[in-house]
Formats: sequence, C-alpha cells, structure tokens
Amino acid sequence: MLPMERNLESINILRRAGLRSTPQRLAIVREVFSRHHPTVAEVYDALRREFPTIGLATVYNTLRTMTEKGLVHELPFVNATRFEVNLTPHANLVCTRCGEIEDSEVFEDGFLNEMRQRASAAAGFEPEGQRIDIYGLCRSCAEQTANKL
Amino acid sequence: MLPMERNLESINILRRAGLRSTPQRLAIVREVFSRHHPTVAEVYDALRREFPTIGLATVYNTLRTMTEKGLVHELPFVNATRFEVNLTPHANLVCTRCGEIEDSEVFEDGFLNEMRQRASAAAGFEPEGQRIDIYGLCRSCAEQTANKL
DNA sequence: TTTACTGCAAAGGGTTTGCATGAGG
DNA sequence: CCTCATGCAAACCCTTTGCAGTAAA
Repeated sequence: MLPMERNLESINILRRAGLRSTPQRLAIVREVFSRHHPTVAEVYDALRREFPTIGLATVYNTLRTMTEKGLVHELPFVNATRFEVNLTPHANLVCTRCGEIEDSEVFEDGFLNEMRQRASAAAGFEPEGQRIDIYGLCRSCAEQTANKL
Repeated sequence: MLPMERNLESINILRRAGLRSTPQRLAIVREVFSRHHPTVAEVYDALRREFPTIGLATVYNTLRTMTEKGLVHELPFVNATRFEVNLTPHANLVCTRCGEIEDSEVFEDGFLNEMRQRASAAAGFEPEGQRIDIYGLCRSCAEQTANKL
C-alpha cells in the first residue's frame, strides 16, 4: 500500500469510528495496523522519531478509545498488554522461548463454530468472540532446540 | 473433602513442589484450589480473617512461586491477573456482562489435539499448552437480556 | 543450624487523570 | 466557535524488592 493510500485509509478508519483525524492519531493508526501485536510502548517508541513531543498518555488514550470503538482488541499477556489488530477469528501461536506471536488461521471450515456450539450447548452460553493462544516453540526455536540434542 | 484431608493434600502439593509448609502457605493453597480463577486480592482478603497480619507480599510471592513450579497458571485479564487452577485442557467461558468465568470441558475427544495439529502443520509450531477464552453472555445474563426485548 | 519464609515498608513499572493549551470540524 | 485532542505532570494502582526477624526441616 502506498503511503498516501494508507493515510486515506487511516482517516476513514477514524472517521467511521467517530474520531477526529489529528496527525498523531493518523500516525498511531498507521503504526498499530502495520504491526502484529503491538504494545503501547512499541507504538510510542516508533512514533517519537516522527513526533518528538508526542505524549505517552496520548498513545494510551488513543488506544483505549480505539479499543472502545472496536477497532482493536486488548490482549493482556503476562509481561505486557498487547493489541490485537487482526479481528478475523484466528489463534495466536505464542513462542515461550523467543516471545514471537504468529497468527494461525486454522478455522476456515467451521472449526471455530463447532467449538462455540459446544460451549453453547453445554452451558447455555451465547458466544460473541474468543481468544485462542497456543503456547509452545516456534519453528526456529524448535529447530535450535533439536540441534542441541 | 474433609478439612483434615484437604490439609494433608495441601502439604503434599507443597512438598512435591519442593516448598516448605508454613501455616500461611497451607491456607493460600487451600484457598486458591477452592476457588475457580482467583486473583491475588481475593485470596488475600479471604485469608485476612484467619491471619490478620498476613502480608499482601506473601500472597504475591507464594503465587509467583506456585506459578514457577507449575502448580497454577497465570491468566492475565484486562482488569486483573487471575490464576488458572484447573490444569486439564478446557475453555474458559467469560461473561462480558457479569464477569463470571466458567470452565467448559469441550475437548474430550481429541478436539484440542486437532487444533494443535493444525497449528503445528501450518507453521512448524510445537504446541505445549493453550489458553482458550470464549467471550459472550452466560446463561443467566443471556436470559435477562432476552426478557428485556 | 541452616535455609527459606514472613511481614512491613519502600521502590518500581505501567496506566490513568487533571488541566491548560491548541487544533479539528 | 465549540468541542475534542494533546502533552505534561501528578496521581494511582498493582507488583516486586530489601531487610530484619522468625520458623521449618
């Protein structure tokens, strides 16, 4: 995507959510959606080069607002709160060694629906969304571990 | 389970993990395993009647140690860090209205294994464990909502 | 007797809030 | 113009750490 297109898209994202398009917000939106599971600190650090005076509170406030508007989902981890940008149903493959988080789209064929239906049938629960983390070793960490044996 | 049996079980749990059995720890273990997804604050508040001088740091330290020894799992939520006591594979049904968290054992027949295998096949990932939260309305909140329509 | 645990207080880190200034619609 | 967003600083949790006293093994 060209920078200009991305900028227009960011404006539309904000407008649809009923938010004003300030230069800081456009940059935050661009930065958040160009990353996989960013933290506030990561977004803040990335933007300080472009906006040396940007406040950490601005990033916090904007991400809270974006969460309230449903643009992203909050994803609390043990060491940091991350933000889920990919709102299509998927699992997060979380490497317990290097910390990498990879999206896994394993639900193409109604797999997720079956899980929801089971939960629903068993407990009278009405599912709206889900968080699925699979913890283990990513490919490269698994290979490194195997080589040491 | 009778109180005496529970006490003996708590001692064994601590011993197997290589931890000393102090009166405070026995009470923490009892309290943690008698709850579903306790927070540090909930355990602390429950124990202050029995141990008026117990320190909040003691509860924090003990739960951190228990996590390191694999007795419980840390489960960060947006508003609080909870602890997973049920280490058998299951989903947490999290009510977005009242906050209730219910365990759902929907994986009796290898459902979970299939999910793991898909992740593994697609990404070369070696799964070790998982966290599955399903967000929505619990039975009673769903019924209340339906009645208002 | 040695080592680990407790409890208190202080420090630390992440997140929110209050307020004056400034910019968007 | 009026409202909302920014940036700074202070306040606010929640959690960890340091340390002296104490109890477990």
